[in-house]
Parts: sequence; structure tokens; C-alpha cells
Amino acid sequence: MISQTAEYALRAVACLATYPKTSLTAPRIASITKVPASYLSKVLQALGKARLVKSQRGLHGGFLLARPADKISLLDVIDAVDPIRPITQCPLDLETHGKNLCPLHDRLNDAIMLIQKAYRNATVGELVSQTGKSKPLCDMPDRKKIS
Amino acid sequence: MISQTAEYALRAVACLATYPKTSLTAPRIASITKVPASYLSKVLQALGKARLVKSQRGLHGGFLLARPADKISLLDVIDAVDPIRPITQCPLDLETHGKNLCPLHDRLNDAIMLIQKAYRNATVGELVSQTGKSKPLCDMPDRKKIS
DNA sequence: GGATAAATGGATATTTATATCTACTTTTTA
DNA sequence: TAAAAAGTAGATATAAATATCCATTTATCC
Repeated sequence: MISQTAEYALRAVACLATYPKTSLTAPRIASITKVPASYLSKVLQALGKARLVKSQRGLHGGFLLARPADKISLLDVIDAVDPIRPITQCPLDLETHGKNLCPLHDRLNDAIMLIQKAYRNATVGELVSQTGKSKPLCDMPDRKKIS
Repeated sequence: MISQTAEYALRAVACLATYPKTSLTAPRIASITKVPASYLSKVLQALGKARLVKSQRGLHGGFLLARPADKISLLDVIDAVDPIRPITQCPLDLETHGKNLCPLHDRLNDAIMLIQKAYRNATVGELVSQTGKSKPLCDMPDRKKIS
């Protein structure tokens, strides 16, 4: 339902949210989230351009969330790397129904908007806050072990 | 949100539903739905294996829906070519959380199930029945023009 | 039965997404 | 200010999805 790239982006952001205010290097994030390191750099750059993460070069540099985790929705992250776009016109682009979507694409678009809404209403903060019966987030090491 | 292949499959089925009981050849369906003809044959074969369409070889052969359009859900069609699968285990496959999904994949899975439900509750029949404000289905020719 | 029309199946080509590698620039700190 | 750590960017490789081609089989009509 989401691309591999989007999945990686979400893992990375979840990882950063787990260690807030802690600058993590790309290789560090890669090893924690089990994402190919060289690919992750690209993903992190995309997240940077979307202003979701801040990067710091040089010794002791790394990545940080650009704003609190509960102000970042899953949709923000997904859209940064692989946008979910509503269907705005029939892909068969026929003159006869101009701007209108045919019933088929209307339904498909409904589904897309449903998904958008679901991702928009879920924040990265929720993922790491572990309320109630939530399970451990992808086996990350404890904060104390990392810093 | 769905693959190109799934989109093609839906167009083909919608097309067949528009001309019920009429055997349409693959090239005919291709031209109506604007799907590459040689690719569509493969898609139609997949639909055949899933028992959604029946095929007839030879002169005056072609394809037909295997059952009434209102007994075919969009999910049936999508699953025939490109199944939507719930997440059953964390893709990082870590021992620590066994069968449990972490909060991230829990959310992603919620979205997948939401989509499944939406597609399961929409039938191909609905698409072509044009109730109320529905718009023309992808500019198909009138029935009288085709047979 | 022969000619024609149509689906089927296999091999192959093309495109896109995913992943890797390497050289380069920036920043920190000793 | 030099060395090391880290992000940046571009070129390239690999894998997967999409698309095409062609030979074969099946059915229908005359």
C-alpha cells in the first residue's frame, strides 16, 4: 500500500522520535531500522527537504526531528518521499467527461482519500508513546543504551 | 494506491459489465479501455484464472463476466492481479515482538484493512448502474453501437 | 477439411523503483 | 589549521513491474 521508500522514511522518523533531541547519524539510523544505509541517506535528504528533519554536518552531526513527533503525521512523512495524490482527472483523459471522474475513478479516489485521512490523523508521536497495549516499536535499543 | 495492472483489470471488468452477455475480444476491450492490447491479454488471463471472467476461443470468441457484475467486488478484481495483503508480521522480523506488530506496522495495517473493506463493499455492478449523479463510465460506446 | 479469428503461453524488451558506490563538501574539535 | 566525522550529490547497478512480440492451440464458419 505504501512504497518501500515510504516505509523506510517512516522507520527513520519513528527512530528519531524514539530518541528525541538526540542527533543520530545516518548509518546509526540505518542499523537500528534495518534499512540499507546508502539508500537511507537519500531518504533522509528527502525528509530534510520536506523540513521534517534537520541535519547537522561535521563531527557529532546527524539527524534530528525538525519539530515535535506529535506534530508530524504519517502522511507528512509519506508525502515527503512518495506523495499520495488524489485522482484529479480520469486517466483515460477523454473529453466527454472533462473534469468529472467516472464512477470507477470516483471509487478509487474515495479509497485514496480514506487512506490520506487515516495517515493524516496518525502522528509519529503516537507511535512511540506506547499507550496501552501497544507493542515495542521495532526493537529499538533503550535510550540509555544509545546516548 | 493500486498498481497499473489492477487499474487495467478494473477497467476491463467495468467494460465487460457495461455490455453484459456480450462476448468482447481482448483487442476490443483494449481499445475501449485504452489499455495496451498485448498487456491486457495477460491481465484477462489472470482474471480468467480467478474465475471472474470466462473466455471463449475461436471465431466470435472473447470474454464475458463469469457472474453478475453486482456479485463482483472491486477487491475481487484487484486481488486477482495484485493482491492486497494485510501485514502479518513486522518486516524487520525481530524475535522480540514475535507475532505482534509494532505500532508503526499496526497503523499501516489498519490502513490496508480500511482499503480492503472499501473495495470489498464496492461492486462492479454499482459502477455501471449510474445511479444519481454518477458520471459516464470512461466514455464507452453505447450498447447499440457495439453489438 | 481449409481458412479465419480468437485466446494462450513463452520469451523478450523497456521502464521505473530500489539500491549501491564513489568523490566531494561542510563542520567540528583537538 | 589539519584531521576526522558526517552529510551531499552524481553516476551507476540491480530488481521488479510493465509492456511487447511471436508461435501455438482452439474454435467457428463456409
